[in-house]
Amino acid sequence: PTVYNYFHIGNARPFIIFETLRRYLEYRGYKVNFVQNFTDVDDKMIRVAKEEGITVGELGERFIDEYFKDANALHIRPATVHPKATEHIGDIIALVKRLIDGGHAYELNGDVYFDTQSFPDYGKLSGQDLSELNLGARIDVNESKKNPMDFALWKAQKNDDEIAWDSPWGKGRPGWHIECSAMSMKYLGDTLDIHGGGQDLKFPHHENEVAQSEAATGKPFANYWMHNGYINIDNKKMSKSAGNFFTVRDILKEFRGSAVRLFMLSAHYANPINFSAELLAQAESAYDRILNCRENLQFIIANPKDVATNVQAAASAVMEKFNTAMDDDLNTADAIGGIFEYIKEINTMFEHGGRAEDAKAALDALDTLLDVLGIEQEAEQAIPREIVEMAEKRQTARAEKNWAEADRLRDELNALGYELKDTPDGVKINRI
RNA sequence: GGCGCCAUAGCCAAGUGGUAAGGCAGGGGCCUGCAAAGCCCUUAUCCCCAGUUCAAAUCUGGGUGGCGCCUCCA
Repeated sequence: PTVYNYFHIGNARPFIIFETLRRYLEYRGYKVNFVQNFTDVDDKMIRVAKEEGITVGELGERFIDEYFKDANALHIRPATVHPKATEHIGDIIALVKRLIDGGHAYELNGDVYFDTQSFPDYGKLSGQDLSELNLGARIDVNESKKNPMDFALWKAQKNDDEIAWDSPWGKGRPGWHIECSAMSMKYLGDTLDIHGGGQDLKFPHHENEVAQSEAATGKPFANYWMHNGYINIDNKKMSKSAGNFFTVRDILKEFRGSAVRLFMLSAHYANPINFSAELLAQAESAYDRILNCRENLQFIIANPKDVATNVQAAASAVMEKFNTAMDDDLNTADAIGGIFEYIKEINTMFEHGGRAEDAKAALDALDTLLDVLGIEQEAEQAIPREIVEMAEKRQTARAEKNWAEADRLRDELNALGYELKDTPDGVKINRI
């Protein structure tokens, strides 16, 4: 993340997807070294800090904090390492120097550029043919560079009050692409197993990372690339610059974190998905179905009956289906489909109750898989004693067939935020 | 201009050669004092055309429609 603002739901997609990948790999017994870096100095950081009248450092600190708050609400666990660009200036300078010494970069008035001509494979990741690119499509070409495709590794300080570090090329700051190469190679070695990121970064950002890193080390930079699709609003890419974005902070005021995750993971990570309140509402309903199943199982654990069930077969079937789907390029949508099939099976199996140990086994299997997806029951609070007492009074009224009084109490509990469900084995009380 | 992605039921979405998972919404039923939850039944031939094949949503070609990237946007 570039930490100059709250992150939006489009930014959240890779966070959730790659964190889910990490969870899955760990669940399958891998030890994962997961690195997610913060870009805490760049043009936008500098601009926003100036607008707010604070330093770039203060801005970064603030939104790194905010990042972790929202991430936590989405059940995104911290990575193994969260390096910050500003804390790795030395590593970045060393890498730039190495590229200059190797003949892959050159200095120009305090700036340092990567020499794309020196790296014949430039374009291999994104399938671009350099001669066919529409140069200057978005940004004016700097005419003094050796080649228009050359990109900045180090940017000279423009004004005295602009944040800068000393370097062999004078005061300046790192370019965006080189930060990522320097930090990922520092914590993951010359060749990473998997590199994730948004499709919009494939060219030029990931392409440049490959060029810088491979030019420096002569080794492959990443064995696998995973590019997530965008989140669209009305079929148009969500972006801060376009202004058509929703922050996670705002979305979480209305929707639960697990529902947001369910929404994200219900489609394959590489496909574009649309975002709308209606679609999140659908995910909320689906999430409720999961919670109802859990709740029913918990009720059976507390109120068991000697009814035979075949949990073992269902549990191993769903585990196998889940793993197969996830092994196939992280097909979370198919995996979730399997979970819902399991839920139906369990619901049917326990329709008339069951043994506590069976319900426990069924619940454990479900929770194991939900945990891999980061779909967790949001924190639950105990039902207050007076609420339980009111529910008991209602049960008495029901036993006396005093339906008016029973319904009155139910309405009252409803108004207090509690929902009742009558079953042959007792009443369930839930917060709404 | 170059590179790439997408098109499956009212909505969302898996499935990439053997005759369409799952979720949401809707309709009917069972259960319930009434509800809620749950269960059962019910709603598609996969954008169009042509081709390959015993067999195609799935492969090939051609269309149509939509989206993205082409120097710091996940």
